[in-house]
Amino acid sequence: MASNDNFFERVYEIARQIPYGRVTSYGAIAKYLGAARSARMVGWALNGSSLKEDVPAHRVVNRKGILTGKHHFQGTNLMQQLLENEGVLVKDNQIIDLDKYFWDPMDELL
DNA sequence: ACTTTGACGGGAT
DNA sequence: CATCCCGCCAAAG
Repeated sequence: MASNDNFFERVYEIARQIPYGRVTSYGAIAKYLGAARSARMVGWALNGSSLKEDVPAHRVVNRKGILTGKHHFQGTNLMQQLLENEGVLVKDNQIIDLDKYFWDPMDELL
């Protein structure tokens, strides 16, 4: 409890709420957390998400829809595989039609 | 306590 | 959209 990482856990909490077949950006999560300028921190927090099964970090990409953190996954293209498995088309480490799959916590989660 | 880093974002070129 | 630069901020060394 006391040692619970408030910042990290917040990111995990949001990430867990990402619906299947949807993706969001670090900035969107950061903004929802009230730290819009700390989008990097979201990524960093997700860095520890590898230990959290309930945190689909593969659904979190940068604003361009590029799988920037794919290198942090076990496989070379595991992130892409997971996304494609959910119906998200990925081309050259970039999500196609990002706006179509984009899930904004500010709009959807409220 | 200081410096560097980093899964970003936005603006400028 | 490619590249460069800046800002912003917390964690790690």
